[in-house]
Amino acid sequence: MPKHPTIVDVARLAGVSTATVGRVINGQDDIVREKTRRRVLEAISQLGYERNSVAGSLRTDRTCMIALSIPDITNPFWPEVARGVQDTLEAHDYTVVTVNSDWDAARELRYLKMVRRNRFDGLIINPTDANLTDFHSMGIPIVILGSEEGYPNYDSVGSATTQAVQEALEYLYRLGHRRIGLIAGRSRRRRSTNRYHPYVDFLARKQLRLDEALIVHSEFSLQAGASAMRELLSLREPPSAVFAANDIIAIGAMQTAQAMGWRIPEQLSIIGMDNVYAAATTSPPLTTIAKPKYEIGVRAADMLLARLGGDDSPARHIQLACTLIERGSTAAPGC
Amino acid sequence: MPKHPTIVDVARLAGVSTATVGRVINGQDDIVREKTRRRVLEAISQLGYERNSVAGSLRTDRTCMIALSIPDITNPFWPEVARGVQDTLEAHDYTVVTVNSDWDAARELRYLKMVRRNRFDGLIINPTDANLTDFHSMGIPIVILGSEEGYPNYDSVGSATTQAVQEALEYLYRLGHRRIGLIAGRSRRRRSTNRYHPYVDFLARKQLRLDEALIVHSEFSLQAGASAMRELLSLREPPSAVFAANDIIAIGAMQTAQAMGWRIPEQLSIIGMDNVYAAATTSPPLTTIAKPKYEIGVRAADMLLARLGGDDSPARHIQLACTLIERGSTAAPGC
DNA sequence: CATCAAAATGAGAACGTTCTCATTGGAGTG
DNA sequence: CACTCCAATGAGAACGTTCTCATTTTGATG
Repeated sequence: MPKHPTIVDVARLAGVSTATVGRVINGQDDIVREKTRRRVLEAISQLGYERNSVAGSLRTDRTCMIALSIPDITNPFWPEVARGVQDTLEAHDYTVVTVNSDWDAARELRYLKMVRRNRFDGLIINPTDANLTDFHSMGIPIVILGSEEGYPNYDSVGSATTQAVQEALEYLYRLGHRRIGLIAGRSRRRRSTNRYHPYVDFLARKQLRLDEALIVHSEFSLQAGASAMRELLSLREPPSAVFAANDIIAIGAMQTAQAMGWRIPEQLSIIGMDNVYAAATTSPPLTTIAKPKYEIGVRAADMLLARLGGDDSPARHIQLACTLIERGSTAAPGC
Repeated sequence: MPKHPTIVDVARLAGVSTATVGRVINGQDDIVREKTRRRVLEAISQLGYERNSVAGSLRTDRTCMIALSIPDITNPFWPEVARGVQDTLEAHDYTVVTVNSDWDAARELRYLKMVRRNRFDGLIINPTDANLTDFHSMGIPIVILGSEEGYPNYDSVGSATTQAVQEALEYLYRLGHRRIGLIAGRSRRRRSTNRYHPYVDFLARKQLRLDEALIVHSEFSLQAGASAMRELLSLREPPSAVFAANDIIAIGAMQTAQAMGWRIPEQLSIIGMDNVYAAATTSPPLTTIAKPKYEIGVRAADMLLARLGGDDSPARHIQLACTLIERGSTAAPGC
């Protein structure tokens, strides 16, 4: 493979200086004669010249590359978020490097170092453990995916989880359910209050008695959801409906209830959250609260683009509304 | 944010030349005195110096970055492949940029240009339309994901689809099915022969009559699978089992059969291919042929690493074996 | 023609690292 | 001590682009 032609080669062939070639390839047409410009473009075409971004980046201290750090691309929630980020940033000629933290702090820190070493222009991150000091040392714009808790001075985009929980519970209440179980998630970063408190508030508002036995804390997996459901269905007075912290938990819970002989939704209603692909393909299909995954990605990328463009206004925190998706896993009790 | 310290700063503080600093940070400990090395490391620590990969890349003509081009990260098949590539290459200090071709030739070409412009070291690609000329002009090692057809001189990794089809059909045959429908996919790149020919060969081997009405060609979506199943079930003599080109088609087909009142698997058995996440969460769970997605990614990355390491042996084509995953969508006919 | 001002172009330093070849330092030997 | 040899270190060019400031060219005017 022959060496790539450089602007020195182009300049020689076109009979101009490298500064003039630079002006042409960077679109400074207002200060280059049309005749000169044409000579340069002809030389570029003849040589098959293509700009070397590495060299440009060294000079300008801009790589036009950003990193997206998510927990795991194989988790069904994240591909759409990633896709929103990629589409938006690529449309502005940025290149996106996607990395997987696996909820591991040391791994995340290694990625932060990689971002610094490569002089990436920005970072979009669903943090595992990174703290303010880590972020400050990056010296680049950062946008948080998810809750802004702990990062008040950084832009963040998440979903309006409190509103979503209320909506799910209100839906079940309107169907007639009064004894509603909660399979709450266990977040690495937070005390798992984002579904618990809205649940408690809801009960208070409807003047329903809080029964702590109806609340089970669970990891975010099929198996953990299954285990939590077994616990709920072993109660002296099982719930007539269950709201699960996400679809994966809900699917595991639903499959277990069915395996135990419970008819869904006639005997027991189930609602999840996220609207991952598999939620639509269960039987019955899962009623769920859809998080706007792609939109979260798009908005995060928009915010980062604003920062990269020089915006230094105070940090913004966006909570995108979720949508109730009625499918077949919910019905009035005793249907 | 203050300017990043450079090796010039380190050299000054340590009282050595930049060449010595370079030797230390690149691990050439055999030719640097321990005393000198310690002075350099102390200066590095004091200044918080971190290597600038951009500058190093310009000098060495190696970026330690590679691109992975897949059709769409939100398609449930691809995240695991991507994960296999990422894990393997990152373990060797490469950074992976994942891009989505969306089966669009112009888009793919734009990404190839991006790879060249950024001087990436290699490319792993499930091609949409890229041809040999496009690949040759990249001047870097390339590994094909999927069939090697059309790219005999490039390394490739795919799954042994012929063996997989035979295995699925053999399984249905052993269950007692004699009238087996085929919902064949429609590939952009190939004549969709990779499931059709093994199907025909299988029938010949079992001395079963070939009935072309039992073969429907379909796009790779839920809706297309649904439509194909309606066609098969409208036959005068419907099949007792259906083999679908992938899980998404199979799920759409199964849901449609159920909606039409067919009991799965008692009246109709269904097998898919891929073992995507949703296949395990349908009801009944889908019997499928699992493609080793993560392993495909790992092997592709291994091959690329070998090329990056100087291996110039003839191209290799690997077809990884698939695995039958028995779940609840298949049974003996008339069960 | 000469002069002036604005537009067009050129020269070369800068970016931060790596590498090659020259130079220096240190140890061993007579 | 002087000499030799090898290891350790240094000087500076190279990589390919961008940008700043100097120089040249061009067109208008008197």
